[in-house]
Amino acid sequence: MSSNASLILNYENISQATINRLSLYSRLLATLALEEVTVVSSKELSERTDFTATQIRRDLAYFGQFGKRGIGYEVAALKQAVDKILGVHVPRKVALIGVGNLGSALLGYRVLREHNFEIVAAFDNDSSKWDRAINNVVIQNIVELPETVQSKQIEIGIIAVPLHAAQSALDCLVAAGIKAILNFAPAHLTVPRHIKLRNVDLSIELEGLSYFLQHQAP
Amino acid sequence: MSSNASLILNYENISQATINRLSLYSRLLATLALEEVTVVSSKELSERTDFTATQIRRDLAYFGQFGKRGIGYEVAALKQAVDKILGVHVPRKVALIGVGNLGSALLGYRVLREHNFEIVAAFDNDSSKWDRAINNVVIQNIVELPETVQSKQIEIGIIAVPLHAAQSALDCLVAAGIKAILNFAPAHLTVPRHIKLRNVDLSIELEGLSYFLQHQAP
DNA sequence: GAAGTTTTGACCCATTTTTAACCATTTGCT
DNA sequence: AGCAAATGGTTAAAAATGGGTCAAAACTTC
Repeated sequence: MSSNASLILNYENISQATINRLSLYSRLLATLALEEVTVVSSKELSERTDFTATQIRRDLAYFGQFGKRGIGYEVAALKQAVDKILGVHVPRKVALIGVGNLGSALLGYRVLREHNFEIVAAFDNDSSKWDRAINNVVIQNIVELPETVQSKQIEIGIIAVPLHAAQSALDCLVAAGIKAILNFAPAHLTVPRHIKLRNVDLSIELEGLSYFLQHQAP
Repeated sequence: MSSNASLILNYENISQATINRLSLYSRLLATLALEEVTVVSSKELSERTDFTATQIRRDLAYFGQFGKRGIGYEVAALKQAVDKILGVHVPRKVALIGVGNLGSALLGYRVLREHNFEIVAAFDNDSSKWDRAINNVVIQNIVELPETVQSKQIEIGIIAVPLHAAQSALDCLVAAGIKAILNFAPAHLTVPRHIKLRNVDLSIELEGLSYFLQHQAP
């Protein structure tokens, strides 16, 4: 016994790719639970994803031992464990900056709530939008952001403003104490260390498709 | 002379990460052009991105020689070259499947057109939406997809339908001859080889932020 | 209860991607 | 005209990532 646990688990050393795959594992496990599958092997998991069984086991092994040799993984327990690793076992409150086309859509986007994220406040620069509500979320003046973040215990910010306002929106979020930000503006924002920024950039994705069409499509 | 060009350029061997960076270079070069900068060095480019000068030079070198030693890169020419590599020098026509919250937002999303992508057709299963127009795009029955793809020379499909309809939407697009697909549904879709699929998955992004909050935030 | 089967988890290797060091070339200044 | 400074491109090394192999473990079957 007392194997040396190979390396001390340092959550910062886990690659982004691994984290992303964990999300997919969680999702797949939810599906399996609905199918009333109780135990699953890494091989079966691999057959329902693009990943090899080896890689799945490796990803999980970073965080502990969840399976039983000869058996596989207990679906419910593994899902619970993965969700806890991802920190999605507790709900996360989200503030939305920018209630235009995209922002409005996000307010009505069910997937967020289904994954335990809830937009509890929305902000916009356009005063004509203030005090209106979309999906029971009242649009506020951005100056109220810090106070609202405090009172509602908001942890995540979503930036859905036009390009030219993105950096300023980010700065506001940071000033309000937000540590994790999802940005939809097609901009390369500068962000202080210790703040986590993720970008969702449609034009990059589409340009990747364009590259493929230009050079690989038959 | 006649350096051996190191390796024959095979566009399929370029990594996704490189392509994504090229998109960012193109965007940055556009900004520089607006600032009336005419020549830029890799060092200057690196100072305005998160990438090292070496990496930028390397990314560009995959595709040819665009700079002048001792000088740098001519902004306009490099932008043109990068755009051609990405295939964004020609407009790309897009079909949208699913005109719900997110789909409607995409129809009004300026960024797409600004980057030379145009949604020229939209489809939905809900017959009550047919024949209505959003941003001058008429919503059609999905059965009209193949014909419309042909007549309008559509190259890219966007899937913005709920989870349960995503795979079927993808199959429709493939059957209609679409080679490049952007999927917003939080699903791991199966796709024939030689079809390019990219996923934009908000829950994965948010869960990545959640992981950070859980384990790294102070 | 012992052999056999299955499957995890740890270790190791291959591949890819990034970073660093070096060389070549151009411009501008003395 | 020559020399120094600056910069791109190339080659090599390093790091990160992904995949393969095998012993230990747990269950099943005879």
